[in-house]
Amino acid sequence: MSTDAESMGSILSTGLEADRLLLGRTSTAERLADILRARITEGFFEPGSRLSEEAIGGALGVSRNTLREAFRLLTHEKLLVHELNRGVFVRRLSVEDVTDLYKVRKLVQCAVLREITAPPGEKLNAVEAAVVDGEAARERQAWRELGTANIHFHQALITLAGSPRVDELVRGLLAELRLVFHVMADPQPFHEPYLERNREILETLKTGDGQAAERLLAAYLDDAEKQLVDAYRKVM
Amino acid sequence: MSTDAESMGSILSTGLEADRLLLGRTSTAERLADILRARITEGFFEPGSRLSEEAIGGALGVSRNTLREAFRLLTHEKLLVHELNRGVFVRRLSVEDVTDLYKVRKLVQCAVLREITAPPGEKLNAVEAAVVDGEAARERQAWRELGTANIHFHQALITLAGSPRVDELVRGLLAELRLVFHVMADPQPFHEPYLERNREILETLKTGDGQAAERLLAAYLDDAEKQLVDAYRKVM
DNA sequence: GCATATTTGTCCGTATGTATA
DNA sequence: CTATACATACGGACAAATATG
Repeated sequence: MSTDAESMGSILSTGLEADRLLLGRTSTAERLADILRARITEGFFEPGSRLSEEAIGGALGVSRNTLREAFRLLTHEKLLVHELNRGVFVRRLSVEDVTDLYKVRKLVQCAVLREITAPPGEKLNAVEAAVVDGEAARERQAWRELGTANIHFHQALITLAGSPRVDELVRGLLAELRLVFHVMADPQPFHEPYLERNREILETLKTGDGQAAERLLAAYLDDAEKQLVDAYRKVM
Repeated sequence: MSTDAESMGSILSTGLEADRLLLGRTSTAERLADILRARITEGFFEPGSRLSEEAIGGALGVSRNTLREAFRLLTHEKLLVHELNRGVFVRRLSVEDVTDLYKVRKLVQCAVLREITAPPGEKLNAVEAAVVDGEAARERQAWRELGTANIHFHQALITLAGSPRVDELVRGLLAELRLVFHVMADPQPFHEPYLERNREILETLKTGDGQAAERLLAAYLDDAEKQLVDAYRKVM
């Protein structure tokens, strides 16, 4: 057993105690899920690895019952998979998962853009901010932040639909996709080329031509899928 | 305390014990969720009512810990809402929820049909079956079954996308909508008029004209939304 | 293939905090 | 404000399944 509670605790322990003292607004399980979600999406827990109830519960100072509730939350977010009597594991996506994720993205994200027929005006502020953030990150060669900005771009785009459920759906899809990006060695070629295409989509939307923006996004997602699937096949 | 364990147990107890003896393939929490989900979607637990951990746990003979895991599952399916330190309640949808649900339905379901450019052939078998079931139910004036067939129709339609995630998404949307139907007194006017429109969409799809089918479905969903929202406003 | 150790699944009892009558 | 009911969270226990040697 390599993962003992102490070594893990030193890395995992965040402002949990401070939060608790400050104001325990949410339940312990939810805060636990927040911590674990961050660790998973940043790649600290690698896909396929098992999350031991005892090790993590001990490291974070919570009981097994509480930890299991946090696991349930993340399992329903599709970040963990639960195998009966075997425990929970960080989700490992198949190539089919990736293609399905892009299929849904194209379906939903393109449909949202298509319905735009007039300049959205201030609604594009968040989109613009994400593009600017991405350009700044490229300037600093901060590839991880560039990836984050890229995700924010798509999340901001989707809010144009004005639907809480569509927001949540796409947020989930992107969270799943992050599991794939972290098995890649070099994130740069997966994000950098799309930066100017983000800008192009933004400018097209400003004119109110949703149909043109949709075509741009469709091509964008097709290219991204191809590139990602090719690279993913090699590391699996 | 009106809900005592005994009276509830007599109604709730299903083949739980049999299942357990037969083969405990799934976890207890999942089987519990199955039972509760059925009770909710069939309207036994009314929207807004609280599900007491003690009463239900006692009635079904499971511990509170196990029951809470089942609650978590149903909460993430949006059938229950969890209020911190207050418990779980059967979801009560707002009018905004209903309009949002239809917005997503139009977005996704129409996009699926639009992409069809050739006769789907055997893929329509399940759709055809749902239409036939609905017509048979109307014959018998079995309105509840008609509603079920109607839901099957849309679920079958969506499988044409060939995407597990789209399937799951729409399944969730329809499950949420069922919460609305159960607060209505008479289900007939909400299902019966759409039967022939289902048939019309089916026949159009057989010709491979997805765009025409999409237009039919869009009008269909617009009408259904209007009718449902109008009726829902009155009972809220 | 077998025996053992580990880990999860489930349940219980209890102490604490929170909401409501 | 007090009292009650309830949810939250913990720790311990044992059974069942799995992994390991």
